[in-house]
Amino acid sequence: MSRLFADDIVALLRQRVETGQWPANSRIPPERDLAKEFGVARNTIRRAMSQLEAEGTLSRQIGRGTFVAAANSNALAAIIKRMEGISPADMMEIRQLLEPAAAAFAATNASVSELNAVQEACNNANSATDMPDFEHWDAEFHHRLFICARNEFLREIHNIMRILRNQPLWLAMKKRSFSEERRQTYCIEHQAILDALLRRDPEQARRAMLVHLQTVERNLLGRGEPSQV
Amino acid sequence: MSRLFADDIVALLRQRVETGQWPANSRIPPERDLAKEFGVARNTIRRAMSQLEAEGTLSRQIGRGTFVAAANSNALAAIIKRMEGISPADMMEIRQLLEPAAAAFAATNASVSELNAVQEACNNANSATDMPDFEHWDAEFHHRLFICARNEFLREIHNIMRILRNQPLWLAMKKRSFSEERRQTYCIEHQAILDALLRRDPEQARRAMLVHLQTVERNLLGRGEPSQV
DNA sequence: CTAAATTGGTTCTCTATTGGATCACATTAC
DNA sequence: GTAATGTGATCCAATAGAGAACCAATTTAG
Repeated sequence: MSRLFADDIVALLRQRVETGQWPANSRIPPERDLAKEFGVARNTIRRAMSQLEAEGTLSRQIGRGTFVAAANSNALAAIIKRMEGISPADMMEIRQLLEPAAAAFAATNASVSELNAVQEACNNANSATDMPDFEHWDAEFHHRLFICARNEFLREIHNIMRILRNQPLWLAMKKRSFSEERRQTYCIEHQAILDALLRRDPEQARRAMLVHLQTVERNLLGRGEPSQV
Repeated sequence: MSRLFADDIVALLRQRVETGQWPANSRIPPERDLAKEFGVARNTIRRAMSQLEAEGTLSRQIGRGTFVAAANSNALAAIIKRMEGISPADMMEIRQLLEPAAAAFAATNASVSELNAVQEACNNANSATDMPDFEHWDAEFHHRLFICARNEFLREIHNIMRILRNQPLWLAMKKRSFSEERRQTYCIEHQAILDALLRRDPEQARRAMLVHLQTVERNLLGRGEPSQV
């Protein structure tokens, strides 16, 4: 087996916390004892613990010992980890809940300069020639629309979706489903959303966004119709 | 059989990343090992890896190894940190988007044992005598309902909301707005949601949940009606 | 109250592993 | 034949782990 023991130690220690073997707020054994127990150098234990301390799982105090932190930060770290494994289908389902609503909010809440930013992204996506360039302005279009919605929580949820969609698995999927014909469809649908925003029409914006997301889902997950190639 | 060239190696390595054989953030075998495995020279592996590194699929670190570039966990952690500062109004707005939909999903997707778990939480909330106890089973009721919805992403978003609602500011707010009369109202509304789930009626579940959340919002944010001091 | 023991914090050297860079040579494609 | 590409080898640079020594804060024994 390869080296990089510290990462293994991190996993082992985290497991003991998560299984309740080391309850919240309890003191865990001294670094020197753990080093002996795992058969590694104290340095390695320390590196592992530093990582767990950074992510909030442990808290260390000179002279006193190392303690299992309260559940909060622990849970957040676990959520992040679980989110990286979410299926595209699950995410598309939630996008179809949130983004039409975001579009409706945007129609009423957006400032003129925010709408201009959306328009700019839309135009850049229209004139993009290669796929990465289009990808970027497409993402930017949706992101700027979420900013228009003026709901911080909604915006941050979209930030999460944006990061997850940039993972290799997603990129491969998007690349597979991309075609010039589809790009043009997306541009037309973007324009319809933008028009509704500019007319300040929440219901139309919601509908246009839903239509767009259904197209994206069909193309991405291959539901409903046979695709080209 | 044809020889393997750098471009073939690129395709093979990319496939391993995209299929999840090499998960995000994991360390891949050393160049020397891969060279042996594919039966090519280390330089060939290196050329392939350089390409994957340039396109962002891999990240290499001298002395450590080569890693699958993944969703930036730091960025996700930063998002959650920003989320800690969002306003209750913003969150209630999104809850009213997500939870009615979750209730509708739950009506169709839940297993009987999952529904039993919801019922148990509902009963425990009904018979709770003090506020912390009710708080706990109220949260549990909503959480178990999200599990019924069978959408991982939705469930994790709710986990985040749950953690945020346990922060001191929120707790003070909930405490201020709590009364025995309101507790009873919540219990009746919970029961209505549960009944709709048991009848497998998505539309009724959606409506019942929306009614409940509007009550909660009115009580929590003091909208629409004057509240006690 | 004081001194000793405990425990985390820091720094050092040594060794093994691993990616980075370069070279001469062989093979293949045109 | 020439150019491009892969092979095999060598050396360099960065990093992690082992092991040890010492410091600083806290707790405990007396």
